[in-house]
Amino acid sequence: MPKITPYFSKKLIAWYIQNKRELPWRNTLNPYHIWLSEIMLQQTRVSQGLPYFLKFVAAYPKIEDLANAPEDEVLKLWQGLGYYSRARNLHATAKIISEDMRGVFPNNYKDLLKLKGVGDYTASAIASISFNQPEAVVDGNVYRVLSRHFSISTPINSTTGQKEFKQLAQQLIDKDQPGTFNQAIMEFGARYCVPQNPDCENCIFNNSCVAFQQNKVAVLPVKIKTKPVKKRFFNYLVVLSENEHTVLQQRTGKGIWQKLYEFPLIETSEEINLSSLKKLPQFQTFSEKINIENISLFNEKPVIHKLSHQHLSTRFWIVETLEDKENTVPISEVKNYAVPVLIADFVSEFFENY
DNA sequence: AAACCGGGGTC
DNA sequence: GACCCAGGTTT
Repeated sequence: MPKITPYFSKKLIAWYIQNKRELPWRNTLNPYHIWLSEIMLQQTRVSQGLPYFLKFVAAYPKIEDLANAPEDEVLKLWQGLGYYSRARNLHATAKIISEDMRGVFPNNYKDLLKLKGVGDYTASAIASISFNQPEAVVDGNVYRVLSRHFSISTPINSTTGQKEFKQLAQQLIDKDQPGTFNQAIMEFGARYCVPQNPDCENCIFNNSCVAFQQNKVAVLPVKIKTKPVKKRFFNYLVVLSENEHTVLQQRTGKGIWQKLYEFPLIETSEEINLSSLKKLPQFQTFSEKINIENISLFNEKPVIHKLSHQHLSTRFWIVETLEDKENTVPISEVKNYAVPVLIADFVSEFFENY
C-alpha cells in the first residue's frame, strides 16, 4: 500500500471548494434527500438524474409522501431513468422507514446497509454526508482517481480490487469532514480526472500522480472485459380497435422492465414476416382472444433499442379489430402508464403519423 | 465469481 | 462500436 499523508486529502478538498457544482442535494443534510439523490445517481450521470431528483422532491416532499404513493405512480415518475429495481426498492424502503421506523432514517453505515437497494457505496455516502461518519465511498470516479494517482493496476471489477480500493479510500478519508472528502474525490473524477483525455498537464496532482509520471494514465483503471451484448427480436402487437383502444399489459416475473407496461409481446429468435408470425403458437393464442380485422407492419426497418447488455431489434405490428374488449385503454392514454422508453418512443411516432 | 439490470453521453 | 456513468441484487 502507498504511504498515506494528509497531503492528498487536503489538496483534494481545496480543489473541491473552488470547483464544485451547485447541486440541490448539496444544500442539505436531510437523509431523505441524500438517499434519494444517491439512489438516482447509481450508474447515472448527474445531468441525467438531476431533473428526476427535482420531480421527486416536488411530488414527494417527505418520505411519508413517497411511502403513501402507488407503486405505478412512482414508476411513472422514474420512467426513462432506467434500472427500475431502484424505483421499486426506493418505494419499498420508504414504506419500511415510514411505517416500521416511525419515519426516522437509520443514522449509521451498518443499519443503512440493511435497506433495500442500499449497498456499500450508498450506505457510505449517506453515513458520511448526512451523519458525518468516516465511511469512504468507492464509485467509478474514485476507482479512476485512485488507480491513476497511486498507479494501481488491480482490476477494479475484481473482488480483490474492490477490497484494495475500498481500503485505500478508507485510509485517505478526512475524518474531520468525511462527507466533503467523499464528494470531493467523486467530483474530481467526474470533472477533471475524466476517463478519456484528462488534462494532466495542468492537473493539481501532476507532481504526485504516479500514473502521470509513468505515462500510464490512458491504461488506468484496468477493467476485466465484459461479455458481448445479446441480440433479441421483439414483435409488439399494437391492438387498435375501432374506437382507438389498445391492449396494455404489465411485465411480471424476471428480466427487464419488471412492472412496467407494454403491448402484447412475441419474442422470436430472428426477424420474421407476417406469414411466419401468424403460424406462431403465441400468436394463435392471442388471436383466439381477439377478432382480428387486419394486420400491418408499422416499421419495416426494426428499431434497435440498445440496453447496456442487450440489443432489442423491435418491430411493431398494428392489429386492427372492430371490437373493444376488456383490459384495453385508449391509446391516447398510454402516456399515463409507466412504459419503457422503447414503447414511449413508438407511441410518440405513432401520433406524429396519425 | 459471474450474470443481470436502462438509458444516455462521449469519442 | 466501445466505454462510461455518484452500483446493487441475484444466481
